[in-house]
Amino acid sequence: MVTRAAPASGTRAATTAQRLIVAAERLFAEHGIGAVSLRTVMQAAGTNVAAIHYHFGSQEGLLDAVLRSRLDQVLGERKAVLTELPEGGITAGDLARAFVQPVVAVLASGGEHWIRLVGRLLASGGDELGVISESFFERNATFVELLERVSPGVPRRTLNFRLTQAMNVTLNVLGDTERTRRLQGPGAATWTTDEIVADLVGIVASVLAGPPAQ
Amino acid sequence: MVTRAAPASGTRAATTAQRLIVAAERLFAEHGIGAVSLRTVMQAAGTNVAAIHYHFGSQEGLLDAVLRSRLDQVLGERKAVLTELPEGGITAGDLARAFVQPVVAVLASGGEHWIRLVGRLLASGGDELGVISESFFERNATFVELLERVSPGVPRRTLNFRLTQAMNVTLNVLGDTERTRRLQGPGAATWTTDEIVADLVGIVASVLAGPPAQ
DNA sequence: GTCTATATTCCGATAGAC
DNA sequence: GTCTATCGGAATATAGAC
Repeated sequence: MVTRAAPASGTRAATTAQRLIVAAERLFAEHGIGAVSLRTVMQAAGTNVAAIHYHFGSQEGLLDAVLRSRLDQVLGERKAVLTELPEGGITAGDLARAFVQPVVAVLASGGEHWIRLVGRLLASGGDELGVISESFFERNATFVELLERVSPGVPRRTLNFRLTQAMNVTLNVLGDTERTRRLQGPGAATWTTDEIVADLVGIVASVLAGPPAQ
Repeated sequence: MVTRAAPASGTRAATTAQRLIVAAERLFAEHGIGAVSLRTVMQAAGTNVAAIHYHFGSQEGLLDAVLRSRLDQVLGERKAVLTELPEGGITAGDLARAFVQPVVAVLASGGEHWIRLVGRLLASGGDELGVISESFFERNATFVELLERVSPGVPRRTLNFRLTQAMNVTLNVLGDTERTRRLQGPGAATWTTDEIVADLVGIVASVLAGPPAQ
C-alpha cells in the first residue's frame, strides 16, 4: 500500500514495486488506463496479482504511484529553469524554451511513456490526473507573471489559456515522437528528436506570444 | 452489423441503433473506450446486450459507428469552408477561422462528446481512429497548400506539424468547454463559448503563422 | 515480501424464443 | 428487431501458506 521513494542510484536490481511501476507506465500510456488490467501489468512485470495489491492497494493506487514516479523530476527542473532566466528582456522564445525544457529532460531520461500517459489524461478531461493536476498544470503562477511581461495588457485568463494549450502541445508531441514523425509525412522519417524539439519550441513560442497582427 | 444512415429529419423516435450510438459516444468520451463495457452502454441506451451485437457486430463496430456518425458533417463543412475562402490575400487568421469552424459546427449541433472522443483518440496515439484518421487528419492537402501561401519558404514537414497541432488544440479546447473554463481560473466562469472560440482562433492563427521573429 | 489458490463479480458473445 | 438465458472466460480482490 505504501509507496516507497525511489532507491538511491547504484542500487543493483529493480524491486518488485519498481518493475510494476515501469510496466504500468508503459501499458497505461500505450492502451489507456481503463483498458489495462492488473493481470496484464503483473505479467509484464513478471510477478503475481497479489503483489500489486500488496504494494499499491488497488488499480488507482498504482496509477498514482506511476504519476508520482517522475513528478519530482519535472517540478525540480521547472524550478531550476525559471531561476536561470535573465531578469529583463525576456522574449517569447526564451519562455518557450524554458517551458519545454523540463519535459525534454523527462524524455531524455526515458520518460516518453510517462509523458504520453500524462498527455492522455490531460486530453481525457477527467480528474484522474490527481496529484499531477495541481502541482503540474494549475500552478503556473511564475510562468504567467513572466508571460505578462512579454505580452503586456493581455488578460490573465487568456494567458492561462495559452499556457494550458502550450502544455497540451508539448505533451502531445513529446509523448510519442515516433508518431509525430509518422504524421508529418514520409519525408519526416529522418527527423531527429532535436529537430522536433526545435520545431516544437517554435510552436510553443507562437502560442505564448499570441496571434499575429492582421 | 450494418450501420444505417441517419434517418431523415422529422423522424419521431430514435431507433435502438441511434440510442446506442448516442450513449456510446458520451460514455467513450467521458471514460475512454477501454473503460466502457458493452453492458454499460446497453444500460444507458435502455436496451439489452444482444442489440449491440445485432446492430454493430462487436465493440469495435460500435466505436466505428460512433466515429462515422458525425464524420460526414465535418468533412462537408470543411469542404464548404475551403471553397468560400477568397482567391488571394489570405491571412493566417482567415485560415484559422476556416480550420476551426467545422469543429465549432459539430459542437453547435450537440457533438461535444464526439469532439472529446476524437481528441482522446488523437492523444492516445494508437490506430483506433480507424476511419477518421485518413479522411480527417492526414488529408490536409488543401490546407497545406493554402498555408504555403501564408508562410512561403517554410518546409512542408513543418507546415504539416503546425496543422497537426492546430487540430490537437482545437479538439482539446472544444471537446470540453466546461473544463476549458475551469482551467483558466475562477474568473473564467462566465466565459461564453463564443469568447472561447475567439481565443481559440487566436491560438490556432499563432500556430499556423509560425513563431514570431526574435 | 512473495507466492498459490480461490471467492465473487463482470465481461463479450451467442442461442433461441417471440 | 428485440428480448431472456446462458456459456466460457477474465476481471478484481482476498485468504493463507511459506
